[in-house]
Amino acid sequence: MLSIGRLSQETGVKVPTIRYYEQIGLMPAAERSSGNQRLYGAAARRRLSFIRHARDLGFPLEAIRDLLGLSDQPDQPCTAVDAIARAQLATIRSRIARLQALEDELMRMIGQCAHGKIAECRVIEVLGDHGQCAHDHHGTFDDAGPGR
Amino acid sequence: MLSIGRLSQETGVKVPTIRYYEQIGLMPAAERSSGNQRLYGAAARRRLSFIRHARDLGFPLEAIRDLLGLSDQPDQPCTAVDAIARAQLATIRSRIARLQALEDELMRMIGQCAHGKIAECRVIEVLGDHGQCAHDHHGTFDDAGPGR
DNA sequence: CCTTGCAGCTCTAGTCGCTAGAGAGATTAG
DNA sequence: CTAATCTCTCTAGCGACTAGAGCTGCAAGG
Repeated sequence: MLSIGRLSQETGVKVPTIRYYEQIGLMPAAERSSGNQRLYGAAARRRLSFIRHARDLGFPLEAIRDLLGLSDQPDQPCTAVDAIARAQLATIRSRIARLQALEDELMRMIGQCAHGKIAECRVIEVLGDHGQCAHDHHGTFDDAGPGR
Repeated sequence: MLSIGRLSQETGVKVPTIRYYEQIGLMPAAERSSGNQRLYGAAARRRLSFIRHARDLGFPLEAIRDLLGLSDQPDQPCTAVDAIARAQLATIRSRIARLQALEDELMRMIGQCAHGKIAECRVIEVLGDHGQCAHDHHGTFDDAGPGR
């Protein structure tokens, strides 16, 4: 049986994060030692590694909860799994597209700066006047990231 | 003088967000009508448009605070402005790179799925075993987005 | 003049996925 | 046995809002 610190080392998930996952029900409540410390077995380690990996791929915790639920039903067709993964791919792609538009605009803006005084700075000027922009980068979609 | 709702329409910033910006000191405290309602003039509208545009480009509020402070010192050289914009560009670029790595991995994973039963699903399997991945997509940097 | 209904007010709490800190108790190496 | 390190619970904070409760203001129609 592993202590929480050991599990943390083996999976790369920080100790408070493991406790947080337990708190929100993503990890089951751990067994406890006589002194009330959490103990983990192989199943818990597999589950946590799965979560870690899915988080690394940007899946939100709710999607991971669904994936974990599905992986416990090995006889079902994997349509739902596929759908979740495709949705995640679509999210990632739209974020990339949005960020590339921002990259373009920032490069244009920075390229025009003559490094003079702020009064003549193109960066400040462009920020103050959206009409000077090439694209409509108005929040067409959310580019919030999955954190971590 | 504009009401908060009118200002919201003209700038595309939602009413609660305007109040939030005032609360955190990004917008100055607005004048008030006799009935305690906020009133805005042209300067406030310009300032809010600037904020909106910078947010659209993904600048965090703290950077915007700095940019606003700098734009009030028109005689200074624009070195600091340039640095903030370049830092933002670097942030955007690293997010793009990370997201593209995730995109690759997701595509590979989804492409391998034979649409059979969950027991044989490659998606679930790959998520459970990081060894099956092409890249080290372990959180090398933060891909959190600027929201909105 | 009076109602109706939208707009605005303040304040609190929730979102996501953690992270940090306080102050206590458990375990382990020497 | 002691000292150092882990672990425990609990609360609060991050960024950038968003949602809701429960008020008041104000303009237009009858």
